[in-house]
Amino acid sequence: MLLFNDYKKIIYEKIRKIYSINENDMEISNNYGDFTLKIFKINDKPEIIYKNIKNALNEDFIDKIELNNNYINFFIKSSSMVKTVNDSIDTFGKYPNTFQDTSKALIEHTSSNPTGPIHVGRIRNSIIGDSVFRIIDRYGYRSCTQYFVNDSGKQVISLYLGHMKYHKDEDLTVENLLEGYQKIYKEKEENPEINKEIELLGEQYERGDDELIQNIQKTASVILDSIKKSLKKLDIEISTYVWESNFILYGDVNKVLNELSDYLKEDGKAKYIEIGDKKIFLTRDNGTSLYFTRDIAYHLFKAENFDWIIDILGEDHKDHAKHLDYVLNNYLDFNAKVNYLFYGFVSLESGKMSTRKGRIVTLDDLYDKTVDESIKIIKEKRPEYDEEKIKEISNGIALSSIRYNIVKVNANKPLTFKWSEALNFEGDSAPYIMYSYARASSILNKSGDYNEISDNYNDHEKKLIKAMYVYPYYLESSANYLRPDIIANYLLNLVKAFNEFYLNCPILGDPEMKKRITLLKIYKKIMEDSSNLIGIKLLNSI
RNA sequence: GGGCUCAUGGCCUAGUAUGGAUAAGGCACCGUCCUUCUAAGUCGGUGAUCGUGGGUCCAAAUCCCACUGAGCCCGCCA
Repeated sequence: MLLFNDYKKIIYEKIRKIYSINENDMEISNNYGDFTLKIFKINDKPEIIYKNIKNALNEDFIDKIELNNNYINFFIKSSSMVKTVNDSIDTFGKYPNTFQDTSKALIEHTSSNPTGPIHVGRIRNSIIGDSVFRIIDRYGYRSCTQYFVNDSGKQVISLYLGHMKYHKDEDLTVENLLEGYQKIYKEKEENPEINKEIELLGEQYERGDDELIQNIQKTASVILDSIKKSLKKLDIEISTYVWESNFILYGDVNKVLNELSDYLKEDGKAKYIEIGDKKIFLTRDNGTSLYFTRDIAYHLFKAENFDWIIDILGEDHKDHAKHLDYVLNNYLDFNAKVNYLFYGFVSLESGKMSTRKGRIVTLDDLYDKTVDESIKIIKEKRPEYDEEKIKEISNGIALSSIRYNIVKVNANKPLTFKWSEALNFEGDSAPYIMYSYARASSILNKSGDYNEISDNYNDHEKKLIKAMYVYPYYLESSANYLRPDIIANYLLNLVKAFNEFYLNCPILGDPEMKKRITLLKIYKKIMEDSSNLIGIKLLNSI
């Protein structure tokens, strides 16, 4: 829960005492004052409503109230808004302050099969997931992230078998493993016997063959470590890793099967559950478990320790999640709140991404190219910077750009990855945001420290002040709707307001310097806070 | 075939949850501003019957129906 001086709420509560309105009738306004109330539905003449509302509100933070057709617009004193933000930062070190929620949230993201490098399609999962985590955490939940490592399906067994067949006596390297993995899928097409082998290994695995389990985990770990390394480049570190096989070995999967036994039907020896007109299989003919069953066990496990579970999933998992949710809530003792956040697929300009056809852009590729492009531009624009500084800035720009370009688009929209856009550092981009922060820092470096709030701000200052004051509303809706893109959008508008201020309001040596320095300090603080939510790395100079 | 999702200037995106005041940004294109704090910036201009057709409503990009196009799912894979 957010704690701040919420003028919108104060006004709303007062009006509600005289008119029946709901929260949606009042919103933040962009062109007509600070907050606006729609009065279409109020059964009274606008002039009368206006008069009554004006009389009911004699708050000293209100600058003026205007009637405009079927809207009443409220103007808040800029000095009150600055004071609200400034006091909060002075007292709590942040704006808004939060009330720590006692419930615990778990965000599961990425969880991609450890059978290959992470590519720009998968990265949408990690970037959205990590941002949601940061937002929920900032909002006041005790949060952590988790990666569900698949070490018990056919894919990982194939990875292991590929290595045993083709690179047995060689080092366990990512390259060797990938080569073996691709080879085995190719051979499968000509030689169906391979599937038998995989099936047998699967049975052996589920019986709890220690040596086999350790070997498979060892191969999976090699790939997993490389995934971790790639994610770290984007400042993404996942709190905990949970191995799928644990749910088989420690009996959780069997427990699930027992608890569901009343609802299970059999097809040969395989067991399934009917949901609607669909048969959802939980075990195979040979008795081994399926992903669906293990995921049920996993969710029961999550619910033991967390009150709020958030799964970040590709849209191809929609049906899986629907069925999972149905079983959890109808057939099992399950009390946690679960949100499934789906994201649309990322395609390339050349078409669908495909690992087998080699048509992917890996995160490492993307990162390296973005760093290179950035270095090129820095050398051109800032010839005075030394190598170390160039390195710091280009890494910051690469990580911020990649994250920003992905996170700014609403998750449920499909996304086409384009190099021209990924490497564009102008306009609606991460460097645009970083640049404005660097400008603010640069001035502060050259100035003294002042804390002055005025009763008189010009339009440019007012616009910036409002953009800063309004931060909690966006933080709140991004948390409520699990939408990091709302923060990306907010940030862009905040920066626009700052750029306008920067260009029109001289600071150093100006008679109005002190109050403007104060705005600058607040701006930096809110920038740091909000940028961090979506992983943009701000630097004092770029 | 059934189900889910998406469709907004040449291109990309916001706005759709909660219907309401001139549909907002960016890229590209044309023009403006560096003897003031970082021009990766600023300001102005060109460009949209919000996929199509119906419906509901005082009011529809937003809600409902149908259609078209794209993506995803419909496995004893994950």
